[in-house]
Amino acid sequence: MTLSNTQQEFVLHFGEMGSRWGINRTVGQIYALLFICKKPLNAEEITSALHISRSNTSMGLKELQAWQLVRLKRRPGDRRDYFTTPDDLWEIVRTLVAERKKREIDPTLSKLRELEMHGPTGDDYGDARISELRELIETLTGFYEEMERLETQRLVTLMTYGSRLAGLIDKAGAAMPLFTSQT
Amino acid sequence: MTLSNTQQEFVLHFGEMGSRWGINRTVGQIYALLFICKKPLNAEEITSALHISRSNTSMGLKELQAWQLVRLKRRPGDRRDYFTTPDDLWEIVRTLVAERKKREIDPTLSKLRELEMHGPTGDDYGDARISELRELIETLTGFYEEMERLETQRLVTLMTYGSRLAGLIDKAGAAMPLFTSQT
DNA sequence: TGTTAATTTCAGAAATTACTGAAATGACAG
DNA sequence: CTGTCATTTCAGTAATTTCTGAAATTAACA
Repeated sequence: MTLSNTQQEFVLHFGEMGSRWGINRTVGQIYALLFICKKPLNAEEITSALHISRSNTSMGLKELQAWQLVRLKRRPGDRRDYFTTPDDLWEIVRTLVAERKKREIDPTLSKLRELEMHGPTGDDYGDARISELRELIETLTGFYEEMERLETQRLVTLMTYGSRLAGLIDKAGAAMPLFTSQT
Repeated sequence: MTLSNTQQEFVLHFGEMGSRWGINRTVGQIYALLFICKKPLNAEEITSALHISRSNTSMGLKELQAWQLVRLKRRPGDRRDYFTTPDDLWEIVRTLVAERKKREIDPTLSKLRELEMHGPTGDDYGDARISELRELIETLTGFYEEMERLETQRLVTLMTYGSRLAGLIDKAGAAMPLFTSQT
């Protein structure tokens, strides 16, 4: 595996960004490499393309599998594992958002509920702050769960015509009483 | 500064989560502490509450200021700096999302555009993949920018009634031709 | 079953990131 | 200007994370 200049840059960029995205450089690079390669790659190809150790590749792929970001493919008559990323970019986004929510949001939501369960502490402000935060996260994740339920095509439509949403809320509000109750 | 059990747990949780959120433990703890305290705190109070060094507090506050997540207040006749978080949680969310976008998305968008500028590389699949990715990010950030523009009250309405959005798209689509063009 | 090729694990090394104490800098009051 | 109190900087240390090579494990096939 040899990479063109552009491919190289793309891969290195994802490596650099990895740390900001909460994954490590190698994992970012492996993902980027798989992303731009049409054909599934095996561990040996990844190792040589990125100049990393074979074991590092193995650990990186394991991590990507934990994130559900890569697909494992096998070829008949070949013992090796081959990896790709999904063709559908929206599917990738869905996975990414779902996993980040699972790791970055859900544990905090649980913790906040747990703290509330153990009853008020006497610090009115702090208690209120915590339950406000819990409510806000519930609103956000509730909205996310609705969006997640939409088929991709509708989601894209919604986003593409997002600039008309403000007006839409009001127009719909006028026609549908539900939408006026909070405005 | 002494913390109740609940406060302690809240602060420690944010410390733990910090690493997943791309900030370090101390910064997470400082933020959590300021978040649940009604009164602005000075560096000395933070230092003693969290049992960290004074210089660590200073660096943490600097980081939080860079994220625009804390407000600096001064008291007449007191030389010390006092810090708080905004009362309005939605404002905090806006800041957080804006800053994360700036750090985690924008650099990649620039890089992708730059790679496209340097022209096709001969690898059709890779080129297509990169421009598809750039388009997707543009759609997402475009949508985000529209949402950002909405007043908080409308945003909350939209999210709270999110479950009716799917239907709304279709109903609006029927009434407004714009919304049917892509479905 | 044994042989071979591939993957995974893991202890230690390397690299990176976070934290501290001491010294420097800055800001205000007299 | 000087003294005092507060904040920042920074070099060194500590802690954590990442990476490697060697050994162990797993899987395919004859």
